[in-house]
Amino acid sequence: MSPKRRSKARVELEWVKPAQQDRSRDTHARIVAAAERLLSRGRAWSELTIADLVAEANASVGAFYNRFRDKDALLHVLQLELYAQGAATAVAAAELAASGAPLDELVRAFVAVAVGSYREQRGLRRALLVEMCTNTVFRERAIELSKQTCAGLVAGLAAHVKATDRLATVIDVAHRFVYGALDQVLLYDDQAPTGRKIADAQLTEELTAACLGYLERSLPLRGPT
Amino acid sequence: MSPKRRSKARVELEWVKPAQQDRSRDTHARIVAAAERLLSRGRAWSELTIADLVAEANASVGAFYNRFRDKDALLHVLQLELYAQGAATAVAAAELAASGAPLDELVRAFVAVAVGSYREQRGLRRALLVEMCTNTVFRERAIELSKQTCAGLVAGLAAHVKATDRLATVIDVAHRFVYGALDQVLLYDDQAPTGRKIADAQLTEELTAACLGYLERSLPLRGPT
DNA sequence: TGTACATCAGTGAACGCGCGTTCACTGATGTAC
DNA sequence: TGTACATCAGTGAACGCGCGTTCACTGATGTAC
Repeated sequence: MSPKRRSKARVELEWVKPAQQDRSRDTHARIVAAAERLLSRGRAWSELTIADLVAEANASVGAFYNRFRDKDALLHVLQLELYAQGAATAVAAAELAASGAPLDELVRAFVAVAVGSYREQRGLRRALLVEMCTNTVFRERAIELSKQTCAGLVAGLAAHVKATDRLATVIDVAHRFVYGALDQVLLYDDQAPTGRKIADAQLTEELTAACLGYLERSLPLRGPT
Repeated sequence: MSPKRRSKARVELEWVKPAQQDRSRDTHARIVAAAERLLSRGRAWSELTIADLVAEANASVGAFYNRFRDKDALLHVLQLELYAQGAATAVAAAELAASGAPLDELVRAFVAVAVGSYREQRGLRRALLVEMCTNTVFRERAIELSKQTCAGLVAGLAAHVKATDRLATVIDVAHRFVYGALDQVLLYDDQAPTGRKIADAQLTEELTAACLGYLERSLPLRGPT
């Protein structure tokens, strides 16, 4: 608990009122869960009204505003929660990368984590994607997480390349196209019946191959892949 | 003109009233140009009011509704215009691919076209990206264009591979990650001062390398790359 | 060339709907003595 | 254990603002004779 203390407190002061009773903690939790549920049904954030939300959460309009500063505050909270997990997995990925496993396993593990995390909370991810197009705060938080992830990867993979001068650029581009491809899947594969759907496992293999092929072509690697 | 006749007429009936005089054609053009200008300043479609729009276009609210069925109609028109160019370049790309140039040149040319087309009309592209998250019609139009592009690439590149059974999948994934990466650049690189900007030329090289590396790893190719 | 009339196009104030937010009130929980 | 009071939390009708859309009117262009 203590490592989170400071950021958690800031979140509360900025967007949510700290709860004093279990009752209100419960309301908070129900509203968060309701939002995730509604977003997962494919609705955009702007199409989600407070009235809908509190109906789904078995709460009232006033209860909502008692907990959250305004409508946006809730989406901020949702993003921060999602990204807290993301940051944790970024750290884990970096540690894995430093463990000395062969490169192809590392890349596969990293891509698998990315694909898996996109499988969860697709609705929220889509809503955030939209919001980032417009809102600087949401976008900058995403950029911050990307930076952390890339930095972890650079550190972890440094042992596998002979010259590290291009490593940061290559990781950056690879990161972009992996997450970009996932965004595309997020947007286009969901409701549209196009017959182009790719299973997660195959998508992971294909993106892993793309990353490895790109790395081989662009960097002087140590050892076989 | 005759090859476009039918679709143009459908567009007009559905979203715009056919103009009878030069005056109204002019108004139409001014409104379209104003929308592109405002979007290119980073504003989202939902943040763009009719009042703003007609002020920028030197027109009036009534003039707008005289030409366009409603606000959405304008965005439909903008997407259709953008995609008409896209479809044309898809055809051109397929022809180039069939011309027998070496694979790496083909891929580089294709990526360069994609990167270049994203350089133009970034505002409109971003607005459409948002809209696609929500609106099925916008999304399906995008999927249709992707399919055409992929089909052209498959046909054009078939001569370069020894076995074509996986070609469609590989092209599909490559297409996704190229355009996904471009979407990422579109979203994140623009206003955020992160120092991660990559010049178009380098981005083209990196994505070309990624595509070629992926193709080499995943397909039995003919000849050197 | 001129006149009358019809259609096309532009104008902008006014309308109205949707939805985020407020607020006066009721009820629940905690605390002091 | 009971009572009085303070604070926390929930309720939902009412408010009000923003913005898309309409509509009655004016002006411009085209056409018939």
